[in-house]
Amino acid sequence: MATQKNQKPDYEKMLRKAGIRITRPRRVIVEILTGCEDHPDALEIFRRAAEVDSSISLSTVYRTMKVLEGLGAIHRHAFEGGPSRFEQAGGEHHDHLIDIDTGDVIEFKSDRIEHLQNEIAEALGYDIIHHRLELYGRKRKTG
Amino acid sequence: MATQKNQKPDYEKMLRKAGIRITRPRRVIVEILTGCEDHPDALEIFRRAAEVDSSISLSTVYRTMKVLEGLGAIHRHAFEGGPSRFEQAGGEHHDHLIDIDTGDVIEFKSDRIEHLQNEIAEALGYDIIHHRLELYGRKRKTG
DNA sequence: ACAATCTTTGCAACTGAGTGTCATCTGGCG
DNA sequence: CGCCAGATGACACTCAGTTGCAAAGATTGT
Repeated sequence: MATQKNQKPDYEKMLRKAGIRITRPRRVIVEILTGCEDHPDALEIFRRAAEVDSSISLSTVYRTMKVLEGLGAIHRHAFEGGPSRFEQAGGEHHDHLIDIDTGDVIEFKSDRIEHLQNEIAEALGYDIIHHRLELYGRKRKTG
Repeated sequence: MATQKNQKPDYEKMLRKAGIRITRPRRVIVEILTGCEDHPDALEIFRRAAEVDSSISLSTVYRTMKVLEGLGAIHRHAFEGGPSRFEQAGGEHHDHLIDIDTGDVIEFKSDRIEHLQNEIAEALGYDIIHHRLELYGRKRKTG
């Protein structure tokens, strides 16, 4: 097994370790998250879950997202003007560029920005607990 | 008059120029904004307005904030886990550090971060329309 | 395998922030 | 002044998410 940059969380193990029951709806939801390349919102996860098991309710999706967020297994992003969107944790920290036309999310990372943020907080006498850096942009048309 | 860094907008003039009527409720609201050092939300503005004229409705506060935002006279910030908070436009661009214990907002500015953001967007083939940088922190206890 | 226990579920009712509707009111021009 | 489009307050509504509750389901002990 080579060096793996994006280590996906083993949701079932995390839930079990935290003493949280693995139920049918939760299994369906974490399976969706595992095979998920984008940043869906709760309703979208609900729709994908309903294709597997139409008895799953939206409440359960919301509740499960909250549980997983609490375990640190997923991250919640409240991008502008829309519902929260989720992504699995476990990869490297990164920030987001949101295409304002399509809603597409592009991940990026800048150690230099992180560093400057820390310098700023330091200078103001604060410890950063977390931050939010979102660029809202439009694809540059070349030509 | 020396070089003035924080030029407060003359709301009445802006409204008049945009052909928007200056009514009693609007006058009260913009007066509150003018003499306002913090980042209140709509409900807080409503409360402060009610002290001057208790007949002003919350709807009108929301509507007025929307109008002023449209004119570029105020900025709306949707910080984590709370309603939108407002500040008057006209000062220099800046970002925010939010004290997660008190909700206090500290403004800061970093040309270097701005520059790096542009570099990143450039590299990804995007033009930045706007961005959001928020640091959520806790006061470092010295000692 | 079974009951006991305690969590989780689906449903529906609720909350909070903000928007839309509409009859009434009013700012500002003529 | 009188007019009247635009603004207001009241209230119904939306949207995202949360909560209360009775019924269903997952673990544990035996």
